[in-house]
Amino acid sequence: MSFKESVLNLCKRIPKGKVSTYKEIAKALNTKAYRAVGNALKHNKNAPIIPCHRVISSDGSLGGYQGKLNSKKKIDMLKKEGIIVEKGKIKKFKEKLFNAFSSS
DNA sequence: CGCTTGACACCGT
DNA sequence: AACGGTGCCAAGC
Repeated sequence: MSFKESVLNLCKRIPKGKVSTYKEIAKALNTKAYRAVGNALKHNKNAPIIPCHRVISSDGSLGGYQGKLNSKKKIDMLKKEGIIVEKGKIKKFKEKLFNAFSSS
């Protein structure tokens, strides 16, 4: 289980309609390597089974993930889940911020 | 004063 | 070793 495995595993627990930040995930893992979290998602080999698109920057922006895939489609999907994305920024993102610590 | 943008440093792969 | 990516800080307007 590499560090990224933990990250992927954690972001995988993010419930629908909720989002999390790299920093939150890093904290959940008791690590300060939130930078590596972004890298882990980038390496995300479980992309199809991991909603890494729900993981955003602490300021509510989608981050670098949105520039890699058909972001527009994913953003639309997030909106369907209840996450409003305005020009790449999540509206009320804090209300949807999933507490990674709430995981069991 | 409030907000925004840019740069830097750090971590893991 | 380098790259990619994030978060915080500072400065400027």
